[in-house]
Amino acid sequence: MPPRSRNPISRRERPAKPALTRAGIVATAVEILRAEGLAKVTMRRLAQELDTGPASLYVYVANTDELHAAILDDLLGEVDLETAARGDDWRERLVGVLSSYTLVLFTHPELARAALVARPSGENYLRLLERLLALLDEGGVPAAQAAWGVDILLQSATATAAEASTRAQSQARAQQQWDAMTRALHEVDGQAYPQVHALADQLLSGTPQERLSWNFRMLINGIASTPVPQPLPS
Amino acid sequence: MPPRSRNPISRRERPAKPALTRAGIVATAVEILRAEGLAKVTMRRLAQELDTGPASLYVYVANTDELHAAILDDLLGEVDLETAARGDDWRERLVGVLSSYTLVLFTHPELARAALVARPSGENYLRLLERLLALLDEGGVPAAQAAWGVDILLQSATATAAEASTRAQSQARAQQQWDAMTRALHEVDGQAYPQVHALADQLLSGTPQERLSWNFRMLINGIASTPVPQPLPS
DNA sequence: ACCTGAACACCGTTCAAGT
DNA sequence: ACCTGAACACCGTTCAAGT
Repeated sequence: MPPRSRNPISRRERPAKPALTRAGIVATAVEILRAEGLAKVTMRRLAQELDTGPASLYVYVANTDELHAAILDDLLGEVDLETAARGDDWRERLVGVLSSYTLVLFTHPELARAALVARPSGENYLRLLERLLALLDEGGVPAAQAAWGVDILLQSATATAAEASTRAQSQARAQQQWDAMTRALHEVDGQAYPQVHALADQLLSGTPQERLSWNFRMLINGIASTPVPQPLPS
Repeated sequence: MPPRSRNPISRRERPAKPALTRAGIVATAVEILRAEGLAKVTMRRLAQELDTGPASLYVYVANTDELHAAILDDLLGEVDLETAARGDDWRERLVGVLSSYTLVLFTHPELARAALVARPSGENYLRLLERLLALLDEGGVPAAQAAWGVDILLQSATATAAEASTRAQSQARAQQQWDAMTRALHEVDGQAYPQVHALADQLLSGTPQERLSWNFRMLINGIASTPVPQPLPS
């Protein structure tokens, strides 16, 4: 048995309180995230978990947005950069990596929402960026197009995951919303909105997977075929 | 002079309290939005402005997310669906409408953030959808591709505006973030991240306008050239 | 049916004061 | 330099009770 506190009156028994560090704070935040979701990852709750006051956290973290970005950095370690299909076409491998990224964000859609505002810039994000650029390069996509395109690939995947965050909040509410949308589109006035009326079914068609896959392939085609404007020689 | 209250003791003098309606609530919300930003559009503040308690609002609005969607619907009335350039190529007109949509959202980037989660589905949103579909049709884009593509065009524009919401919060913080990103990309280890290292400049190049325009043209190219998967005959 | 006071259960951030 | 108690100024949502 390890020796307990020698002074049981001045210090109550509890697990040794570890020194605060940025890494420790982020690690605890990720724990709360996994156990209870992002909504519970608040400065106050985090402080409580770390056995201190919320003010103490501000020594290591600028604000809540920055905290969220740091959490995402951490989570991005789970993205599968290689994908099962090694021998496949570069496009399919690219879609694979992007799908993995999307799937990781789907486990915490509220975090995707945050990521649109405060982009991560840590190690795992860099690794992802590098991999995407390498695959675009392998496909012969001109570097300038790849550089601009990679941004949009990630933005699109992030936004898709963020859109799922209502659904995550309440299954019932999400169904309601979907029903309302379906009804609205089908009952649209064909005189005033002929296109919407005619395409109502197609606007709602496809499984999420089909649409996500089409989304990525469409983006890759667009990126590969759209030259970046020439900078004016100065 | 209009007659004042006949019973100054039982009812204090104040502008006649209008009956609560959903439209009235949304209109007041938009007023606060324009005057003080979305952060101030809270249920409590809105109730105060309407001279009632917050609980009363829940008769007309399901929750804060739904309120935000309704506000956006309203704001979408400002999107210019025709664009100056009438004679132009359909692509240029399409880019024009999308740019107008983006610009409207740029005036309230926090709302763009909300829009990713609770999509609007009101009159103004329908009008926008109709216009985008009509332009894609004019360009000979197959209907199925247009139907899936229009979603992504709007998503991309919305996400771009949402990304600006940090910047809106604090000019100084935004500059800091940009500097941090620039430094990170330029100081990246060329051995570990050869692509990122080589493309650092290009990843950061271009004005926001140039990138937005390229973004839309790239999406249009992708949408026009990527067939939707055939549904299996059932 | 519509409206509301009051309560429940929280927030982020700052700052002066301590160690 | 690092840490913190306490305060400031708020939140969304629910519910029992009124009209």
